[in-house]
Amino acid sequence: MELNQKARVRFAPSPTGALHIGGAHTALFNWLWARHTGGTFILRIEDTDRERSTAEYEQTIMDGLRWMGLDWDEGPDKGGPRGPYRQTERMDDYINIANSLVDAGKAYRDGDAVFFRVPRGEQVAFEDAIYGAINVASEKASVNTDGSVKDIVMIKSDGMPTYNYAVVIDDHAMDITTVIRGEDHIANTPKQILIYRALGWTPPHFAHLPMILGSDKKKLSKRHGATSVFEYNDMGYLPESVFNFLALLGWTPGDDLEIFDRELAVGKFELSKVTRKPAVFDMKKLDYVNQEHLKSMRPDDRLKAIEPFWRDMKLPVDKYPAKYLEESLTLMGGRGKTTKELAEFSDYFLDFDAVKSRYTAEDITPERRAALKKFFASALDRLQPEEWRAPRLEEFAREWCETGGASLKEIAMPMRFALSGRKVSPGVFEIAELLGREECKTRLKHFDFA
RNA sequence: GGUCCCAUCGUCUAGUGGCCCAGGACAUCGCCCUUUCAAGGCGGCGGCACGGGUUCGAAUCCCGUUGGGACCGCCA
Repeated sequence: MELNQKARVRFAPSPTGALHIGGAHTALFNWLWARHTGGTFILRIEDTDRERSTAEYEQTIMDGLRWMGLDWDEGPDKGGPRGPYRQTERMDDYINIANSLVDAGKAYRDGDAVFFRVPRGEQVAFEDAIYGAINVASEKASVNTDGSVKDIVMIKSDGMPTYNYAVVIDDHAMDITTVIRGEDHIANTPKQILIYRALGWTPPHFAHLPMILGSDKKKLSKRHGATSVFEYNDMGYLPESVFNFLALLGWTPGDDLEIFDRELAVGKFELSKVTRKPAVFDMKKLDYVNQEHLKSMRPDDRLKAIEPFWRDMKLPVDKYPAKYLEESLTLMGGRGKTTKELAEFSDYFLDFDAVKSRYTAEDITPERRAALKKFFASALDRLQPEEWRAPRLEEFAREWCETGGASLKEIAMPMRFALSGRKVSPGVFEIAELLGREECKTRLKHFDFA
């Protein structure tokens, strides 16, 4: 199979809902194949379901694709040489071609509908780029529940074309070289091939992708929680993580490589290396992939990703220089699996009120407090702003503990709580340095530690 | 019920007849590091669904069984 030339592929959602995970997966693989072959990625809107299709959903789907970083070359919004890219705008073709099939005796009218006469005794065979050879007898291509042959509806009573018919007209009109779609369409393929044959057209190549399952091994659906890609954004997953994770469902770039960017995926992608087994969507792995991307991001990009969450939390982002904010996030290291968590875990760098609201120092006994006051008063007295550096602070604390027979922990933990209000944080001395001597003094005094 | 498809650790996968008494990653467990928690390092647990063939040799090829999935709408 000559799958190595420039591909013309398409993602063809129906605008009846937001871009969900399954659709994003299909779009992603189409995009990868187009970019890998230096071909064309087309967006086509299948809006023949008048009842459920809306312009809003069409917009949402486009936004979802953009969020994922999947740009298309031809589509309803930007046009292209093989348009229109919205099915409701190709009505003449559907009607004319259906009429020609009726004239040729290959289809017939029944009321306002047009049916395609399913031929008997033919063999429908195609070579799926992923599943391999698939063979079906023509009379089995379209059947009723009882197994009897059922002619294929081409034009519905409302005058609109059906999916199985329109998709053939469109893919041919758009000169699609390879149809890449979910495995649930394998059973539709023979019907479509029968129509290609009746029209005397050569069918494109087909490549069916394994389904994405929920943890219960059932096709992913609303029951499994978040379905729209935007919900993942809201939960704190980076688009590059969702891209990376979804690419891993049914494919690997090889060499045990699991964390990668779009560019690498484009370079290594091969349709022939896609798996056939349905894949379970594992949030834990998504968490891991997200964390890795979060760790390897450039500080300024990381800040851009976190900022919206800080703003949602009503934190005074604008009070601080970008450099300070970037450093606070760098200090967070590998803490937090999502941007949302990272934003929450780092709130004390922007707002002392957050600290006060969750820590009261009630756990400190009078004796401990007296000891802490001695230490911090001494530290504040001896270390001036320019000396307020993590190594110096730590050295100072260690010496104090050594001479006083205390453990570093006895100072570090209360200090951690006073500065961050959390028992989990980066190193306290690093936090102290970034916060600065004055801010530390304010916080320590508030808890009567200095 | 019919048609089609699938089958390697709990999960994602590597593996296309010998390099595999099966490799990696996530999860999980333990140890180390350590001012906390992450991160990081090291190690443990854990799988070729089953039965027949073919072959000198099978996770890899064939057949059957079992299990799972998709589809069978004038939805797409």
